[in-house]
Amino acid sequence: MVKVESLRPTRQRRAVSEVLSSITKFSSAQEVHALLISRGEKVGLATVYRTLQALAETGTIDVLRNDGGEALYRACSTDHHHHLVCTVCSKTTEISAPEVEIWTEKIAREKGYVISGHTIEVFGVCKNCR
Amino acid sequence: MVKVESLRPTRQRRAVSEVLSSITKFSSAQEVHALLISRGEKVGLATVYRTLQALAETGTIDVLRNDGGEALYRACSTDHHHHLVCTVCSKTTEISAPEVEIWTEKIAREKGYVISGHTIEVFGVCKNCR
DNA sequence: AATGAGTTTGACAATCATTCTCAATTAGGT
DNA sequence: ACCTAATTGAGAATGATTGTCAAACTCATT
Repeated sequence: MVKVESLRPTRQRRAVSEVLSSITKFSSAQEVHALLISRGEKVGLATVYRTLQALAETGTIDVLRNDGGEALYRACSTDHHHHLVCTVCSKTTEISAPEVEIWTEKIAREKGYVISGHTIEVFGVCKNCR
Repeated sequence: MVKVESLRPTRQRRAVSEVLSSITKFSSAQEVHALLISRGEKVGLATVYRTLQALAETGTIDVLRNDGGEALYRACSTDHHHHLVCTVCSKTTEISAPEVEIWTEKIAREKGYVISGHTIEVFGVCKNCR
């Protein structure tokens, strides 16, 4: 149902996907690139940026911004969810909550808005890092 | 209880505060600077950045990032709240919901996290823009 | 296996928001 | 008016991200 555009499965794109599925924390394009290099993969930085963006656009991976405004990416489940991120080790846990989705709808309607989306991220310290 | 550091009420800082209280949409440092200039105020861009950051740090104004990663600022009420932002005109309405705060606490506890904060922004189209 | 048209790549230049530098200016207390 | 620390601003510097474009690659087709 997705993947309308042609996206060729090149060596580079496969490499990026593999790295992404091997990490559970949100990582910047630069970090992903560094990881690829350290694994011996030859992939250009620009290509990593392009691939990450393309994957994010199709909804294959998730994006969020850190405090500095950098884009961070992570492979996630495809259904709607949000994130619980450890502020120490960046470990990320997916969370979902129908009640919150309902709340956003309700409040938007009350204020006269037609909702188009929302972002919810929860930050804290995970068990291991305490 | 706040304002530990000395923050002198200079002409520039006053000007920035005034502009902020005259707009209801989240604006970038560049936009705030442009507004100041158009009002005939002589304020350096670096100063606008510094002032905006300082105000954000003390919690006097709110910050969020747009899709491009730019920091956007807005004068808000001081109590805890979230935002309902119009994707067309950027008009922003403050919203709050104790039930959601409770939910974030609960889910974090369930997953073994000690919560430290969260971000919730809801996007949609406001009445006027429909 | 060779061909050809459209994709993709990568090295490097270009952008652009944001931060840094530091000498000159200013605020507040004495 | 004077002193000292805080503040400002013009321009340089930074750093993530994007643009450029010729060379390399994919895939469907001979």
